[in-house]
Amino acid sequence: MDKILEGLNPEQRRAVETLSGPMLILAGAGSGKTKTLTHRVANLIAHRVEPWRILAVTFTNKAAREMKDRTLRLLETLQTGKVQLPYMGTFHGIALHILRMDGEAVGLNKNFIIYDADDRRLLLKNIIKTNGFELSKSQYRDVGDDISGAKNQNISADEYLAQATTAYEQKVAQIYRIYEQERRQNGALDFDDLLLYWLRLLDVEEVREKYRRLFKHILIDEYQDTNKIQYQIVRKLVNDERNICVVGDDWQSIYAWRGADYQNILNFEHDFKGATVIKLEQNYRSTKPILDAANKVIKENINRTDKTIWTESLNATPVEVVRVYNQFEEAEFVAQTIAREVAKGASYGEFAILYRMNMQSLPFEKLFTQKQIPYKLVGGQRFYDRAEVKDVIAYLNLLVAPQDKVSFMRAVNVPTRGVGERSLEKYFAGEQLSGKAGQGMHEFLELLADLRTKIATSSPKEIAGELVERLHYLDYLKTGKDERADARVANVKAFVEEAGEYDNLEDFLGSLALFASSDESVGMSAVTLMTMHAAKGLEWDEVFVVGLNEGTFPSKRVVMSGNESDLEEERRLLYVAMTRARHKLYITSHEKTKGFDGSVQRTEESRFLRPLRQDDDLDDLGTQDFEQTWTPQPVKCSEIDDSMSSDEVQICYDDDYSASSDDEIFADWA
DNA sequence: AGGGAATGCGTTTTT
DNA sequence: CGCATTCCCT
Repeated sequence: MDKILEGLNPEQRRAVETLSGPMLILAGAGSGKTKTLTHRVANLIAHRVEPWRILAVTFTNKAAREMKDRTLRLLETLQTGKVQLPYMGTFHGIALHILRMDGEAVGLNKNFIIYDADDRRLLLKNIIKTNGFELSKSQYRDVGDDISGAKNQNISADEYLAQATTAYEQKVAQIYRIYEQERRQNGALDFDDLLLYWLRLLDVEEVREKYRRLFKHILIDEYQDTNKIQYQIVRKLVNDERNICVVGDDWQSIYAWRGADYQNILNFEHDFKGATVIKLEQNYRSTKPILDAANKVIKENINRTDKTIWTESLNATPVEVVRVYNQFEEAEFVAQTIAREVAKGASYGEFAILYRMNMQSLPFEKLFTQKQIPYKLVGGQRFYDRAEVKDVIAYLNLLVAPQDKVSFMRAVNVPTRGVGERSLEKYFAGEQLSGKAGQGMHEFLELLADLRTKIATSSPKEIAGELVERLHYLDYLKTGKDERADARVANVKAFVEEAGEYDNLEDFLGSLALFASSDESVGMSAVTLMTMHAAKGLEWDEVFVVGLNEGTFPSKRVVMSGNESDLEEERRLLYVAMTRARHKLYITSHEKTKGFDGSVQRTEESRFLRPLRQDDDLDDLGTQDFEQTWTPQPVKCSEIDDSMSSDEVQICYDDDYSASSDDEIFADWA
């Protein structure tokens, strides 16, 4: 018992000791949230709550894994014998599990497959094409997100149509309806459906009562990121004992664009009267300069709760705000700073570079490769999204869900079987195929039918292996003139190996779809490159937050729309990024950005940095000589600001420029 | 049907 | 630049 409370501060301790009734934990950045949660779970188990009666929900697989690991470790120090973990996972993962068990109550086939964003896009594309919807490029791009947005608010196609005002919205409503119809026919659920069907399942009384009886304690992490559906699920799941504990921080709400509503956390006390409210405000992660700077940034937001995040870690180096010439220099600055620290004994794994958009990783990747700085890129394309892997997945999907048209279209002509677009149309129209196409289709169907008989008796690895074998898929990949053929072959082999981790095909496919690119991990010590969104919940000794330019961060869309709440969300994102740093934080921006077309554009420093600068400094920095370039050695920073109230922020810029043309400056990385 | 060249366009963030 | 889509030729 003592061990469970060991090393906790009074607030954390109260959160761990108070086990019954609703509880709201407002946990500031770095305030020991995960520690508190894991200790609370351990305490519940110590109080004889059976682990399987505890439901713990997180937002990312990574967070779920961490909570599992840490809870497991803690439990192992407390008890002997086999340790059993609570029911832990992401909303989507838990939904999948529950729907596989009880989905039939809402008309789901047991063998449903899951569409990822890519599958959804293909189906939509097909619908738009065959039904002749006319959409502009940008509309075409937005349809998927708009439908997803509607689903996340529990708005059906009919309801969407009823409230549609523009011609575009009416089209979306129609596409939405057809999409739902075909998706159902294909035996698939998309990400949003996992939540929607879970909610519907909880409308079935017997099922709802079953789960309300089962889960005696519910814990929800990152509650500020719950959307409407998730909120409704939680409301339905909580039983009369009201043992619901939610943890979150409205300052770190960064998923409104995905339907998250941080009002959910602000309304908690209203929704669950008499809730115990605990505020964790002591930060154990970052130094004072970092926290002060982050606080200065977030204070600009009007729409937020008030709180005081503080730390005992006082003496430390100031935050550096650095303005350089262009993206290449920005990378150069980061690379040199890291190299210098590594020379002093730091390891690469202690550094992270955080940016707004995945695309911004490019200059860093190029330079790091050149300078042989080990790095791991997190995000962007997932392993399972590589074309060669997706093709194999399409086949496996077809074994489980023969009626899925999306996978069918994807797989039928890989490798080339003479079944092109025309033949496919004929086939779907029920016509007989002749010649090469007929032969090819026959082989294809034969193979599927044959492998399907083996699902019950063979492991996923055996099935995937046999599939690849019989397709002569690896040979097919090698015959192309693709210089990446070797990598593709390796990917397919790795994929087959991966299947060995599962003992049933449905589970394997389900987990593939829910796997995020940010879940891929690299063991070695390397600099981490990722988006600020992906960085939530993580921490490093030294963090570089890069690309603090108007139009990049805040993003172009937000700047153009001028939407105040979107702007505040971006500012919260910067707050999240800054508070990832333990000892040292660098924030960089660049004067000029090179576009795709080769044009070089002047970029203003992000408005978010204003509170970090003295008022009159802006002019100084805005009027530097842009025809000068940064000389890569040494990094020279001059402190402009010696009149600040504290020494938490050091404004740096480089005044060691030498003349050079834009072409030369960009030549290295273009 | 399918390869290859030409074109054109891109900028959020993710379970 | 790099990718995705389209067009044109075999």
